[in-house]
Amino acid sequence: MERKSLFIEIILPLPIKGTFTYRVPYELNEEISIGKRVVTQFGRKKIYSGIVRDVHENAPKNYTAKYILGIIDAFPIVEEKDLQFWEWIAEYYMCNIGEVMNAALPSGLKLSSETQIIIHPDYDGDFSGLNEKEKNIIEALGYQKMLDLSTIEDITEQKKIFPLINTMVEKGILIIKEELHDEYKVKKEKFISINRVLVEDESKMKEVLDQLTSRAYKQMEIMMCLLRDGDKTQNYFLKKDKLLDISGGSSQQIKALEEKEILVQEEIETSRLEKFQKSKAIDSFQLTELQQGALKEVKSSFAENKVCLLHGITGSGKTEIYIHLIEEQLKKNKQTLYLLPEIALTTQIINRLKKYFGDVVGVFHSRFNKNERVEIWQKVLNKEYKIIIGARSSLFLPYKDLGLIIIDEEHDNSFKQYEPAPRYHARDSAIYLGQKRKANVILGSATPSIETYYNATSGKFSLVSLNKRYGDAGMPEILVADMEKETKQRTKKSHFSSLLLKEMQDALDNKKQIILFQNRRGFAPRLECSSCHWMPMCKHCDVSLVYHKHADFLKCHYCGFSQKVMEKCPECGSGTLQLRGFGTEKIEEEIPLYFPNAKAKRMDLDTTRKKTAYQQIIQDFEDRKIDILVGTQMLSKGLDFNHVSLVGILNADNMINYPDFRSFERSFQMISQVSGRAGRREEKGKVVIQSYRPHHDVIRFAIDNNYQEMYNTQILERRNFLYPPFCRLIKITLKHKDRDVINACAMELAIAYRAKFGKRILGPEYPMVSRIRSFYIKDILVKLEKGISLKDAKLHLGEIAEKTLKDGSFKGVRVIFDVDTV
DNA sequence: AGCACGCCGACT
DNA sequence: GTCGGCGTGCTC
Repeated sequence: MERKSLFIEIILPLPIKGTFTYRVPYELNEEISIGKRVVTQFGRKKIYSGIVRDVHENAPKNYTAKYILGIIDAFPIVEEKDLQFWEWIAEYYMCNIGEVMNAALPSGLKLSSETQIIIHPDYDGDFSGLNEKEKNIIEALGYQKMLDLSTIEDITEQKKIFPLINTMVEKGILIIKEELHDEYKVKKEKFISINRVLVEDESKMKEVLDQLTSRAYKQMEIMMCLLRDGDKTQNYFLKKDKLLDISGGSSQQIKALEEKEILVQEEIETSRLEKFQKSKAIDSFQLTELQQGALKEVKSSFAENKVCLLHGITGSGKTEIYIHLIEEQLKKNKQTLYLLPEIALTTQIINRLKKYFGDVVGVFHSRFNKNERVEIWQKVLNKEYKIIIGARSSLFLPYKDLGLIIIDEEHDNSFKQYEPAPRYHARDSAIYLGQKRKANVILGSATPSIETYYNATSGKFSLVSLNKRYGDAGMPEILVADMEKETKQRTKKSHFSSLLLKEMQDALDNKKQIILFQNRRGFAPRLECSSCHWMPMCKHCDVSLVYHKHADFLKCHYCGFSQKVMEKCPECGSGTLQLRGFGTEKIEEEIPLYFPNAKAKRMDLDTTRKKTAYQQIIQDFEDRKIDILVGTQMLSKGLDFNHVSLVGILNADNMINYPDFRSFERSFQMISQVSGRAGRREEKGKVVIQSYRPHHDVIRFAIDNNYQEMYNTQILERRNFLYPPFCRLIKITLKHKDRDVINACAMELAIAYRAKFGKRILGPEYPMVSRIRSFYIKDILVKLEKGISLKDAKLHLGEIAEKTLKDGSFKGVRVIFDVDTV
């Protein structure tokens, strides 16, 4: 029979262009197919797992392809359509396919190799001529036949170990080896059962038990526990940990029983993922008439294969509509993807869906470790999960039969990934994916993004509105504290207006809870010199350091650099450093001054770094152990509290004044979002906005809850000044360690771009933070009006940049393209 | 991304 | 004299 020479194109999880061609050994010809992982040697040392993109018979002309080392999967882990999606992302967002693979595959599915050191088989054990460290290494290799580099670092107590190892390799003592290891480990648990022979023979069992009673009483107790609690249908099968726990016995005792062939131990593969029971209490609910109408509209929009925007104010019951739509997909045996911003993926919403749909619901977000992610991947792949609730990266899970994509909180800009590449927008990518996989797409928001609302009103998407609050709960009353006036009249106390203080007192008197928002960490506490106003800055970044009170040190929020607080101002040498600005920490601290009996707690990145800390605070607040919760935006998403009657926005201005064409829209969204936390059902809540510009349009529109007006003014501005949705924005970021190089380079690139794109090029400009980790940064912005070929434009942008950067003086300048920057 | 190859400063 | 710094270019 003819033996075909097969070659494959593989994607490697590296930021390099294109795919790589490898050769398939004949014996694997039958097994090879697109979407499987293969093990490959890449370069001289590294071993990677790559994904087969293509199988063909064309031998490369300019080089001889290496053979692949093996095939990992019996079945493909991604299919053709997934790979096409990856390719679309790579092309649209101007990055390499390997970078998409990196984002798409859980790290547990990417094998990696690690350098290992072993003793040369011919080494005779001669210690002469070796120094202390070399002897130590050999000694350690006597115990463990293989050592990795970090262990050797520990043994030798030095950082640079390569010279040492290299000389030992040259002397023929050691060998360097690349050891490949599977990142994913199946979780196994030990189970104990009673030997079948005994279970089936009562008299023998009795004999054994009698013997144990007289000779080994503890072992007898273990047996009794097993007989009582073990699964009687499976030879009294019980988890070993549980048995140890209830019997108070030890592993040795169980082992002794095993040796006597009384007990049998086995290891069983188990899932790391929580099992969920469908709650019988909630199996159906009635939609209101309005909701039914909306549902009908959504369905007819789906019938036309249109993306549907569900514009529903907070509390109007969008989730119930989603649940109905998901149920329909379940009936058709299709999968649903429910995308949410990471921050909104709280236990509240997850529990609700899990209770409703049971264990066909899978959750996917960054708080899962790599083993858990692999298990979720596998359960999507084999369709065990019908519903996936997840953050943006769940877009890449291996759906087999996707019928519906829900993108809730559609306007949230955290759907856009910025670092690292691929810099994709999950909402826009989901719309592409929906088309590709013939799945319906529904976008939901109380405050849709201007772009989406434009699409929905111009006919590209369909628009369904749901503008009544569920159960007729009223919208909260929004009050504005005029900070200018309060400052003049001296009624303001520190960061609190008299209005806010009064409302807080009222709420506390009524035994209600309060949430205070301190948006953005830009207002984190800083130190400032009392005499010369100098501020401690980061030495690697162009930002001031943030003061962390609990540990009394200064920290850079961009690069993580930290240092101790200096005694005296190093600039003028005389002044002392004083606290300035106000973060959540400062607010939390001030509350007891005004409300000595109230329990206040703060929630921000610092207090919630630990996985459970976040949940604990939420739980305590729900249990009313906390009266006043001070927090950042993270409190405004995906959480509902029943006893909150007042929400305070401490500083609305720093958002409104942010120098960005989206700041108006964002401020409106933020105020609306936050207001939604005040008052539930029949009780009307209150919101107090503190601002120095109380008559600003955005505050007016928010008070009137007038999305339409807000949209009208914004769309006009966007049209006049040519901003999205009337153009596309591509941001080109240049980075270099030298300020002069970056300036010259950015200028020259902008000139080259202008020659091609004319006035569509803005900049170069320093971004808000102009230096991060010792790299100076400059941005060039490209505005591409509708009708211009995006594909061509991107091609030119790439080519011109490449040509300009070839100039010798610009060596080392890094370029980043950010398509549809937010 | 990693890693090898290659050309210039402070040290056994 | 060498070790080792990181600049540049390649990886199928």
